[in-house]
Amino acid sequence: MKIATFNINGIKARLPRLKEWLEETRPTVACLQEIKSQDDGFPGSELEDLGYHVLTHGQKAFNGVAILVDKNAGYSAPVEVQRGLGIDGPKDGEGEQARYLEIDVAKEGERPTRIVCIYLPNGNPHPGPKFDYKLAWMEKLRARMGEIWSSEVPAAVLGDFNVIPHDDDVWSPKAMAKDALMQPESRDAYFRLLADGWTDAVRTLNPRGGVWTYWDYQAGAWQRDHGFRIDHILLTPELADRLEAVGVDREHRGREKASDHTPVWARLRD
DNA sequence: ATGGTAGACGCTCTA
Repeated sequence: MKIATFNINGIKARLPRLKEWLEETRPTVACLQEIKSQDDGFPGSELEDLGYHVLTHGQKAFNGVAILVDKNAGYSAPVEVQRGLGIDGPKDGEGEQARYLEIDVAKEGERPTRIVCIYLPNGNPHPGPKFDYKLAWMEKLRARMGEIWSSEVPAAVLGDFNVIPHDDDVWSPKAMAKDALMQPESRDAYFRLLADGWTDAVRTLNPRGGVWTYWDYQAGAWQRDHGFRIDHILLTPELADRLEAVGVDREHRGREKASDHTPVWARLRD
């Protein structure tokens, strides 16, 4: 089973790139973030035609997550477990933002795997209400991940965490020092998840860092390789034991009309 | 201190 996460930065602008990535790399499960679309505006049928079950949790203009599951690999339609974490956005009265989708996937008659797709708040500028929202969201996430852990279902949490865990996960810690993505409070909240027992799949197989998953559109960041790692895959022990390989589809960042993130994937022994 | 780019939307916000 190959699980993947990809912040596509807008489905309307990215559909051709997304389709070619699915066809070329064929993930079993793909967690998408920043679809920037409402559910009824999402081109689900185009992805169904590629052989994927499609489940979306969208909103107008911003945020939004979706999960794709490969029908051709024999998987049944995903069963939704939870949509949203139950936390309002930082502005008064705006309600909850679309950042969390949790499902079970399984082949017919087999034991399910829990898949959680997240788009964690960016948190800039720091300090401020958006940063406070980020930390509150991470606390809610930790509580929910604790419940999943306790239920002992094999689980993976994938997505754009908007956290640079270590100084070797960024091209220049100095240049990014004031950014919400690498504040000590952001990192500590992330490390608490690992202390709870979750395995950072990419880090485990690349312990010395130097792996980027995001390059800003601005200031020639891609051309200068000024990137960092914020898209993560966290695994419960059973899935961590089955971890075979991880990868970043870096080449896709250099294509025409690319997202500013690259896909990240992990292959688990069946 | 600023600007650099991209996406969705609608005369601006988010990243």
